[in-house]
Amino acid sequence: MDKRELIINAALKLFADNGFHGTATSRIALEAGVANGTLFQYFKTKDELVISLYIHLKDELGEYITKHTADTKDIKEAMKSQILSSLFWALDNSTKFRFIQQFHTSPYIGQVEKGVLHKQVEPHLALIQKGIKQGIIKSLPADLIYSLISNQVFGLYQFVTSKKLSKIKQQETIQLTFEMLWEMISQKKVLT
Amino acid sequence: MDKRELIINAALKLFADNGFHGTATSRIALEAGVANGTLFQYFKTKDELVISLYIHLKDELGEYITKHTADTKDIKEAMKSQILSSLFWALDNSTKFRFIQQFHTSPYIGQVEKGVLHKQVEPHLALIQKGIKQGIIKSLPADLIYSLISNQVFGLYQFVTSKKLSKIKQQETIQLTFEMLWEMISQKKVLT
DNA sequence: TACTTTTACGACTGATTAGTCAATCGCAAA
DNA sequence: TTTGCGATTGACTAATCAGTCGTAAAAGTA
Repeated sequence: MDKRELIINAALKLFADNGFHGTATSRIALEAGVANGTLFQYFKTKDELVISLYIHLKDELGEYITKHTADTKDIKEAMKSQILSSLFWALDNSTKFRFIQQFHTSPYIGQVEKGVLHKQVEPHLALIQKGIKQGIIKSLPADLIYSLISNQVFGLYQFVTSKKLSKIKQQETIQLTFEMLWEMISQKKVLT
Repeated sequence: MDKRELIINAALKLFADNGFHGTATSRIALEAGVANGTLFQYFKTKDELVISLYIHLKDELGEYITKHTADTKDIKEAMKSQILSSLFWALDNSTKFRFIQQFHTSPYIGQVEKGVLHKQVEPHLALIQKGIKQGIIKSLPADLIYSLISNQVFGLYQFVTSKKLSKIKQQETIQLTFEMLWEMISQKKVLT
């Protein structure tokens, strides 16, 4: 494994457990098994490490979702696989997900370029827009719906991890909660 | 204003803007207009300051909700006023709310006594339980529903503050989103 | 006033921090 | 074998950190 990756892995774990400022660069280097100075060869500053780690993880999550999204014309099915795969990724990568959550509510978020942020949510917004145009999803601002969905994922993650549910119970809860979410955002058909 | 309050106000602002570890105690003292040592007369350690500030703010929010909750037997109305008043408090006290959000996803949360945490959510869980017993709210774990609701509040707060909506538009969005939430968690009556 | 107690001060300390840099290493090309 | 060079090292620094403590002002008491 190359040094850059060693540093990233060590940083991720320590940041998630102790917070950004609560983690010294020297401890990251120690955990990674590299010298102090090596860290600063790969990342000019600590801030750059934190921020590029965030972008890296979001990209990873994005790729995972894309890969596991059913290739279907059915908006509900597409959205379901996007949401469920986010959750499975989060449950399988709890350290990474905890890092993202922490970063997201931290002042660091303001240091990420708007363009990068936008590029990452764009595919999700596009799907919502499509659903709205087809009259399947409620006619509301797409980013409001996106915000509600992603926070629903956070909430469900919170619940599932705080209780120690069996895999089966977990699955059931996730499925059920998606149906509830869909009920909330979908446009009810008017009977004619 | 007494020194303790001056320290708390300064700490709140700096923590919300720069994070917990990103804020030096010396800067808090400076901003509060008290001496370095004075801070440690009121709070034994920095951690104690952070944690008691969190508990203090959650209590404040709790009191606000209680005060502004309609005294009604109608579960939906009661829940609506609880949720809307949380949101209004958050919008009127964005620094405090941002602090709470940050704390909530930080490793500090593990340092808060379970009992304190439980006491603060208990009234909300009780209302949900009541709704479930009356067959008004879906028969699911109360803390799952609570988690979904509070994250919905976070999401809506996020949306409303990122867009610069007029007060009227804000109100409309909040009302509408509550109705969607209610649609999601309420038990549909079976027609007979 | 004279005494005690409480509150506040800010210089100070030892530890820790992010980041630097001159020296060294490993290795490929000559 | 020798030379050249990017990658790596870890001792080092200047700054900053949380927390202490002796002193002094302020407040309370009689």
